This record gives sequence, C-alpha cells and structure tokens, in this order.
Amino acid sequence: MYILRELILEPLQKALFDIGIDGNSWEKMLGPSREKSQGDLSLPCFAFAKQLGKSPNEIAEILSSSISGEFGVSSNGGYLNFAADPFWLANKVLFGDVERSNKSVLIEHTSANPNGPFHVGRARNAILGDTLVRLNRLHGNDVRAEYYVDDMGKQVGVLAWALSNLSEEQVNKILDIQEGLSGKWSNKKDHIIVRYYQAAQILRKDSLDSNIEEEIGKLVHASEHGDDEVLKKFEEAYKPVLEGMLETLLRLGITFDTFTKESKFVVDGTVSSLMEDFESLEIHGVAENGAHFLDLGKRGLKGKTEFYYRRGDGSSLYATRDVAYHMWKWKQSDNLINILGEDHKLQSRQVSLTLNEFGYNTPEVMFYAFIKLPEGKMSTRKGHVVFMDDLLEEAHAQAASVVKNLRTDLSQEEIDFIAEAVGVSAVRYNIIKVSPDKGFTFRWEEALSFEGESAPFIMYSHTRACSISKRVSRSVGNFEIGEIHKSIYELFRAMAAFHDKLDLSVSENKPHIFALYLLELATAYNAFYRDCHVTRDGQVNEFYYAISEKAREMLRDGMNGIGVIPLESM
RNA sequence: GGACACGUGGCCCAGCUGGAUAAGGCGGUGGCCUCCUAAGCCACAGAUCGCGGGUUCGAAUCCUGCCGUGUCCGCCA
Repeated sequence: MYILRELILEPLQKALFDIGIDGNSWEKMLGPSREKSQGDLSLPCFAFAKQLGKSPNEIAEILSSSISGEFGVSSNGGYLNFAADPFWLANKVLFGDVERSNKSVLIEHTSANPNGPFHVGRARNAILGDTLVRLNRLHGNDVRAEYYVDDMGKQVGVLAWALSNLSEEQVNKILDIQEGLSGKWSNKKDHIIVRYYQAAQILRKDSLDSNIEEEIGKLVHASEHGDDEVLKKFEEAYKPVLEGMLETLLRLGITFDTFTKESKFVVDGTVSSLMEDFESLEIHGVAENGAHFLDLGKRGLKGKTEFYYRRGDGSSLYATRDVAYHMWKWKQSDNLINILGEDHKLQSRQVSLTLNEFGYNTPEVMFYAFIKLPEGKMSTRKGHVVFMDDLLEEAHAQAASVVKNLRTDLSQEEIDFIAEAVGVSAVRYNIIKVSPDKGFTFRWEEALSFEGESAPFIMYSHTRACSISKRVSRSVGNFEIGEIHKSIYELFRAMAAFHDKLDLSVSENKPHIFALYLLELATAYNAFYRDCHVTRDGQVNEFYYAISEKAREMLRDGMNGIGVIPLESM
C-alpha cells in the first residue's frame, strides 16, 4: 500500500534512528504484510538484532511503542506491523487523487506473418500485447500500438507464388479435400487463402519439381532487393489474409494505431546504408562466400556467436531489417516494448546487442511461452490446432446457453449481446491470468470456464454494482463516513491496492498481476455486497452507496484495462 | 551437445528484488436464495514448494549439481 508507506516512512525513520539504526537500507525490507490479518505493511526486525544486541522481538516492541500517527502499529514475532487506519483509508479511497504516469510508449505486438488465421497459440501474443497497451493507457501513458507487417521474404513469397500458380482444384487435391473449404469460415479470407499456402508448402516438401523452389527463390530475392512489382504482388497476396486476421482481433477488442511494413526499410535504402555502417564495426567479419556477420561473442553472447546480417549475394536478412526497424522505432518513442514468443529470444538478443553497438538502447521485451494442446504442439498440418475463430464461436455458444438458463426475461438479441461479451472476455482472461513465461496446455473446459477465477466472475460483481446504481438511479448524495464494517475495511484495502498493482503490472510488463488483482477486488466487493446493503426498505445508505459507486468505477476501469467488457447486466 | 525458460495439494495457478502458520481457483464433502442478479456466498478436507548440496539469523525465493518439460542454436522468417 503505497499511500500508507508514504505516511509511515518519516516517523519510522525517526524511531529507527533513535534506537541506533542509521541510513535507509531498511527501506527495502519494509514490504506488504504477508499475513493480511497482521496489517498492511511490515518491517522484519531480524537484521537489526546483531547490531543492537537485542532480540528481534524486543526491537519490534520498542519500535511499536515509540511510533504513533494516523495508523495502527503493533509488533508480533519480530515483525513491526503497520495497519491503515479505517477512517483515514476511507478518506483516501473515496476522495483521494493519484498521480498518473504520462510516458510515451510504443508497443509492438502480434506482428504475425500474414499467411493464415490465428490459432490460440499465435493469439497469445495479440492478447498479451493488447492488454499491455490498455494497462499502459489506464496508467496514463501515451501509447502507440504497432503491428510490424512482414510483407516480404519467404513466407509471403510462398503465398504469392501459390496464389498465382495454383487453382482451387489443385489446392483441394493437394490438401486431399473433396469439396473445398466448407463450414463457418468458408467466406473468411484468411481461412480461404491459407489453403493455398498450405498446398504450396506440401508441394515444396514432396515435389521433385525443383522449379517451384527456384521460382519462389526468385520472388523472395526480388522482394529483398526492393523490387516494386514483386512487392506489389506480395501485397495483393497477403492483404486479404491480414484483413481476415484483423477481423478476428477486432472481435477480441484488439486494434492497432499503426502498421509498418518491413519492406519500407529496404525500399527507402536504410537497410543497405545500415549494412555499410555495420562494416565499420570492430566486431564485423566476412565469411568465405562474402556473407557478412557480427561476432557478438565479443559482446557476451554465448553459443553461436556469429550474427549474419548480409547474405553472400548482398541481400539483407530478416534480423537486419529488424535492426533498421528498431532504430526507426527509437525515433518514434522514448520507450519501446516488444511482445515476442520465446522462440525469438536469441534473435531479439542479437538485435539488441547490435543496437547497443550503434549506441541505441535495448528495448523492453515481454517473452511468452507457447500454448500446447493435450495432444502436443499446435500444428496446422497434423490438424492439432484450435483456431481463435472457433474458440470465440464456442465461447459465445456456451455463454449463450448459460445466459438462457439464468435469464428467462431476455430476448434472443439481448442474450446474444451478453454471450458475445462474456465469451470474448472469458477467452482473453484465461490467457492473461497466467504469467507469460509459463507455457500452458489449452483445454476447452478451462478456456470456457465461466466461474471461479474467470472474467465472468469479475463481470458479475460489476453488474451487481450497476444493478444497485440503477435501482438508486441518481448520483451519490451528501454523506458522512459511517461505521466501517469489516467487509468495508477489506474492500477499502483492496481498492487502495488498485494503483499499486497497476503500477507494478505496467512497470514489469506483467498483465497477470493486474488481472489477478481484479479478482481480489471483485471478491472484496462481493463480501461488501453480502454484508452491507445499500438499499434497505426503500432507504438508501448514502455512505454505502458512495462505496459501491466508487468500487463500480474501479471495476469498470480495471476491466477496460484488461479487455474484459464491463456489462451493466448479465 | 550448448544456451535460455519452466517444475508449487488429484488438476490449474499466485508468490520467486530472501522474511511470520505457502495465497487463490477447479474438482471433492457439507451448508446458504420470503432480503440490492446464487455466473454468487460460507465451512471442511487436501502441499516432502522436482531431487541433492551450499550461502544466511531466516530459502518456494539466491548459488550449485542432477532429473523432467519447453524453446532456440539456418547466409529461414
């Protein structure tokens, strides 16, 4: 609780000084109480024992009796505990103001190759990234959400080749499908076009016809040299796919401010001039066939230390363009955050070390582990894949059936509206509630869980507050802070943590911290709802109403911060 | 083989800039709707924090060895 910390720091320092503890090395030991029942902040006194020749117990006792202020102090088992005064806390929570951050931040996320629909694994990036965007905005930062479009190189090359060389019939035959794409997504462009890509991949692998590889190679080569016509052809190929992908993201509430094409840096010449600059570096080297690299082993990289940035034929590589891209990004914003899969760790390190070499800073990176399926790795080819579009449909359907059971008063249209919000929120929440560096196995029953640690749990608390708001249907009147019931005190403590958790979540790039916090806030609200009725026999308790309204706003803001939709009724 | 992650009750997961009896959820058992939406609430049961060493007044947390899982080690993206 940061507000409490500010309050006690001075008296605590004085008390410590009086017993012979100088300096402020103890400040980092002052942390949140492990035991909630003991207080909000605790100072373990074990470290002072030797210096003072007293037991930690004694020290804590002495300190507790010498400190006083608008807070509770106590000692227990060698710990000095501080608890927020209920009345003080009520004032802070109901009337306090918080300082907001206002940094400029550029967050690059998703940036998926535009060659096919999102499966849940690929979508983890987009959901984590968008949540970080939202949390930064909630925190007050000026955020730009950016998608780096991979519009050149092999993947798009294969796609473009397939679209201009394969017919619908050929694709179906190669993929061994009789009647072509059927079902729900037969009109969605990413699902349609990915089949051409898949067919081409099979041809490349199985066919003895080496012309295919040669033709694709020519296209890729041309794109890497900035050939206008080829790049245009590539764009025609990937654009509809990307549109289909963005449609899925839009359904998840994910949008971008800017799209930057990889080819930009080839076409405008920055990549080739950058490659010339590389040659002046001390760690620069040239391989036998004329390929160029930097020896990053000299900068602490372990394992394979050569970072190749230029092929023997003089063309650039993906990572080279990524360096150029990052130099450009540093001109757009003072703070860069990238969201990347753990498979990009080495590549990201190479880019960062190279940037450092030119005097640029290292961007912040949030790495996330992959989502597996019970049957193993996600693989489109083996049919081990869960498309985000399918997951969202299923989530909607399940939510609709729950709503239908619970609410017989609603029209089909209202049911659909609620089901969509619940479905999307639940899907997002199940991905962001776990730490990004934890790989997890996708299970339908968990992804579609609407109780316990889930988005609907939080949404439900919020609708309760909305329901009260609707019932009273006016703003909060004059009130005095009344008796502070245990549940109210706990709710205040939870509310006071809002900005602490938001700040932590944003500064550490860990969305799950704030996502899990909202669960605590909702739980605390539920206890308040149970114990303290705002309206009773037609009378409104203004103090309670003020608390409920404040909590409602916090829940709403917090939910928006993680992309969970704050419905007013469900 | 090397590098980097991860390993916490039957299952999922928080805690890991060292601090008090390891926090939640699912599942299990038992209870709560004449009272602002029961997608809720309450109670109970359930943990050698992968294994072995070390550092420390104190280790789930730091160091080290081993085991297991994942990712990477392309002049691919």
